[in-house]
Amino acid sequence: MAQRPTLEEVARRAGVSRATVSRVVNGSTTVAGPIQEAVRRAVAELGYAPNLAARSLVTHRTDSIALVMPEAATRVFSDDQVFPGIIHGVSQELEAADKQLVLMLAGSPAGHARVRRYTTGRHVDGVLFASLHGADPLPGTLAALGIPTVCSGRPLGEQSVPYVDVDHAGGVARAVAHLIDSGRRRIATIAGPQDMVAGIERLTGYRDALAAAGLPTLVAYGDFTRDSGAAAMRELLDRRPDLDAVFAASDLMAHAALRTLRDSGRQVPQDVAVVGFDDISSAAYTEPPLTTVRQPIRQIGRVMTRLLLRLAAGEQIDQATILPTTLIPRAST
Amino acid sequence: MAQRPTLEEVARRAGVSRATVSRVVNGSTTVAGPIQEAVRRAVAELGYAPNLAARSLVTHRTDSIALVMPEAATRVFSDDQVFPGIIHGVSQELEAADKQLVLMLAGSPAGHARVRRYTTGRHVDGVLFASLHGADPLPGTLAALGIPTVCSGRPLGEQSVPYVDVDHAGGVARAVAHLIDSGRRRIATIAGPQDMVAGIERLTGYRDALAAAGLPTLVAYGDFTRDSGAAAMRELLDRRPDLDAVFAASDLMAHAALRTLRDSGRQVPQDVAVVGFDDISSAAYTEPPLTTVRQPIRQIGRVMTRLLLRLAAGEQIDQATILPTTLIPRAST
DNA sequence: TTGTAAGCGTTATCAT
DNA sequence: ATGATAACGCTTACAA
Repeated sequence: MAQRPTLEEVARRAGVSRATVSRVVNGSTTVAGPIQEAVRRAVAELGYAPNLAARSLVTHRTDSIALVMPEAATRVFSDDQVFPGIIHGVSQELEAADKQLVLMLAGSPAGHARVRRYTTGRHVDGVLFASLHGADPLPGTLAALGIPTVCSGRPLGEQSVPYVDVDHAGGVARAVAHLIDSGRRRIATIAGPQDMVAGIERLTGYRDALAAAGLPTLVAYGDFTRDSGAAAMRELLDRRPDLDAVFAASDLMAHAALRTLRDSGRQVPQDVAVVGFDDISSAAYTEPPLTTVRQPIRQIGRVMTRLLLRLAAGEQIDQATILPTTLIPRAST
Repeated sequence: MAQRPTLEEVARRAGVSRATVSRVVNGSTTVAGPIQEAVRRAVAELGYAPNLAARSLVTHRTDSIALVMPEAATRVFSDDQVFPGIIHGVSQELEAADKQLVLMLAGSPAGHARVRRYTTGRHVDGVLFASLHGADPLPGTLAALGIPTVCSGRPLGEQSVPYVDVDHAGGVARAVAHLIDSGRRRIATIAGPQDMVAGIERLTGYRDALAAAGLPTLVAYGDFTRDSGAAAMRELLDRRPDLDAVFAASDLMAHAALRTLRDSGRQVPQDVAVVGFDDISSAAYTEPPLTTVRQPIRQIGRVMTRLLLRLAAGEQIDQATILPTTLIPRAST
């Protein structure tokens, strides 16, 4: 296996200087036709491909963007579709900008350290965070280093990093209003993890909405997964067998609640109404189909990416961008 | 925002040479204690992080591995879980090796070109392909360039690139045998796309199994998605209203078939038995729970990764690695 | 329009 | 054990 050819060798073969080859490779227009032709031929014959490390060492650009998911792979690729949706949106937008997506999972401390090394090592032109746990200082650190950074979800703690989030409170308020309108009065919630802003804000939304209506609250906690939803639902039924509605902070938990309710002999929606949050694609396929609060997940990814690219281009961007949520009524209420 | 500090500046601050700082940063043991200490302090004070491009320019390593999915993001992040499962497995194994995962979606021609540029540009130490369409020449090209490459699924065409695949034929044979054993005789299939090896082999498996049993075949085509499965199921019912079993080449298509059958007034499994392929996590949650052929998806990712790392380390590896499939009987048969 | 040459920030090979 | 110094492969003033 021959050594990979360099600019030098292409130049020699084409009978020109390295600089000229570089110009042709990078599409400069100031090179004479026949020379361009000769260079291209040499490139093709040698199978030349530029060494990206060498290039970015001088240009200070890498044309790639990191999307960091501070989660174990198990969480990211549950059938939750939230992370995939964000990835999808990001990748669409990056595709349009002809930039490369570098996906980094950072569930473990080692992963977190690796991400830090990679991003601070100038290996990417910017960093996107999809979800944050607790008050992770990394986004703030990167931003302080001058590395363009955008988060999904308001970062907890002191950091002032631009972010994109959805209107959690508004969505929950509409869901609860919908339940109240249909006569429900004993409305429980299966809350999400309280170290994540989505979990926190949805629970706050529930509390505020019930308080405004003068109704009592009933809370059990899950971590957005199906298993945790089933456990929480069982707990709620134990504590309050006569509850007549449940708002789950994720569709996955709502789905498990549906099944748990049925297993307990209750009818949905006759005995208990169920509302989820997310509107993942299988929500329309549950039994019965799930009423839920839709959040425009893919849109989050797209908006984050556009903001990041503008930031990287030196533009000023808003500190917060909030996207709307919508109630999607189906048969579970 | 000050310019990022370089080795040089750290060296000056610590009162040593660049070489010494490099040694400390890279964990060399041949540096005296007090000097190490001084260097570390300078690194911390300056917030120094090595420039990865400069490093890989000389080391010829990047400590990152590309996972290429020649698919549109829509396909990759459907709720299919196959790609996510592979990503998951790969990322687990890469985590153990402390290497960075670079995920590349290459659904469009532009994406494909970007991937080619990136991988041939020595931006990664090796390349994993998760699924291939048609006889994509890229894996062969990379392998010929001496870039460690491993595919998931046997590459079509002339290429001799090492790959990992599952025993499609064996799994399908067991599924069909299971149907025949339970008295089914008019067994249709919803086949996958015929430009992908998984689609091809599962259909071949079905044909072989039915031929061996002396039963007639009935085939409709989908592309592994739910929508295509619903359409294919309707077509099958039109053509053969009295069919008594369906083998779908993916769980998503099987799920849609379940629903389509019910909508047509048929009972599953009384009137029609349904078997899927994949065993995605929601297969246990369909109505009724889906009998399916489990393929060890995450394992595919792990095995591919281990092979790639060995290849990158200069070891010899097998051309083909085939993982077993298992029939998971549930209520749909 | 083309070529020359000076870096870019590391690591690695030598001496010392 | 530490320090010069030469690469690594590319882009980009600047000169011609």
